Amino acid sequence: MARPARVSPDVILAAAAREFAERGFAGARVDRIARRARVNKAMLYYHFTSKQALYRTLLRRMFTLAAERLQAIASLDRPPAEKVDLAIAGVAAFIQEHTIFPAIMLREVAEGGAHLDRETLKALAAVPAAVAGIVQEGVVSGAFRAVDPVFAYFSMLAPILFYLAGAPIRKELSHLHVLDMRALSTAAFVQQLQESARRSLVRDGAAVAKATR
Amino acid sequence: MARPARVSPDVILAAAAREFAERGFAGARVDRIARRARVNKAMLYYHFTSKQALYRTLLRRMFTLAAERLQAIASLDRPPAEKVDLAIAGVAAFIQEHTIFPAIMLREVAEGGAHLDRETLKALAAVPAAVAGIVQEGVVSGAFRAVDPVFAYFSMLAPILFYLAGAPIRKELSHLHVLDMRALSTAAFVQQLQESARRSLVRDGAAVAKATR
DNA sequence: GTCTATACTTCGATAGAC
DNA sequence: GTCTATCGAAGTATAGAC
Repeated sequence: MARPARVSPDVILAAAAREFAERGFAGARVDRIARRARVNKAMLYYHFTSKQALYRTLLRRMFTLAAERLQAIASLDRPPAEKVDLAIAGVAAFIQEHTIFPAIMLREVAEGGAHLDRETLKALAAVPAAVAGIVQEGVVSGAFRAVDPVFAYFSMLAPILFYLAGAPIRKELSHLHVLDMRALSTAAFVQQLQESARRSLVRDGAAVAKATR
Repeated sequence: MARPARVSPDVILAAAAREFAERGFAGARVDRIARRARVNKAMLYYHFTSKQALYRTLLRRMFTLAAERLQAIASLDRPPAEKVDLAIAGVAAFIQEHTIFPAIMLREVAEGGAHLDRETLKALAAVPAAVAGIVQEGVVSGAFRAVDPVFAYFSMLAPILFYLAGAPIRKELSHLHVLDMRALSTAAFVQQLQESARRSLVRDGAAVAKATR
């Protein structure tokens, strides 16, 4: 019961997640996914019709999970400013549970969603929709100034995504003594982003420093 | 003189830029690059030793151009707050001149710089270094509060990069009637980002609304 | 410098036994 | 459900004539 199953599909999905995150759809190798999952290729194709189907299944799951978490925050009965804090922290936490998320997200955006079907795109779209909803609520209630919710979405989430996706390259840069950016911890980054979002959104300049702490 | 040359290398680089931006390193096809450049494969390999060499040459160029522009802004004799505005606008302008930049940047970050040599990584690192320098200057002079310059870099540039790289997927989303995020113009986005950065960085809450306008 | 033809390799996918 | 062996397509790179 501790480890429910070494049954294939989930193990394969987990292996695929790492492979796709590291190499992207085109760079991923089915052989490698199978090997990582300790399954042979034929087994993999028994559970998933194609490399593409595997990819889509994976992304749909991840987007759905992320969106659900944000929707849960959005529907809380709390002031919008606090929800924004929670949304930022929530995404950071989600990424720490699903390390592969940022890389996959960056790649899929760069790709223009080329490998995604309607279903999966819908799951993806629920993420910005949830965040924009929170911001919109704050604007309507007068707690926030009149920012565009889509802009707010990008300025809140792109930084964490980028920062966390960039961990490997920052490591590489410091390893080669090109540039050392390791001083900043993830927790500190999240805090600064929350602070920054608050300052950016809140209507009156006062009472900004405190809020949810 | 109007069109200086159909000589190969530059034409090939331009074609490669589009191909790599659209498909990434692994997804790019040498055949396609050659076809797009109206050159045959042998010609391509005559000018560039390999697909990888072509890729590196391209990225080194682009990173260098971007960094130079930011360094020019950094070395201006202006208040840091204004330089921040200029840096944001500068990156936005750079991207509009080099449409392929955001996709390539996102991809390379996701990839952890896997295809880059030391030279190219150095060129890449100059970008955050220049921006962090501007912010650091503001912090030291007391104009900005004590933010981490690396955090500031991410919160200033990740949103534009992500927003502009995401144009194709937003188009796809609205085309499929999944979600329409086309209301926001690039110019408006840049303005909001500048405003947001100002609010986030400036020390005293007052005098934020004005500044460089 | 330019082009055609092709060698060599890798990869996604399947056939078919157990 | 699981595995071995293999097909056929696609892809990078080069040889060699002009």
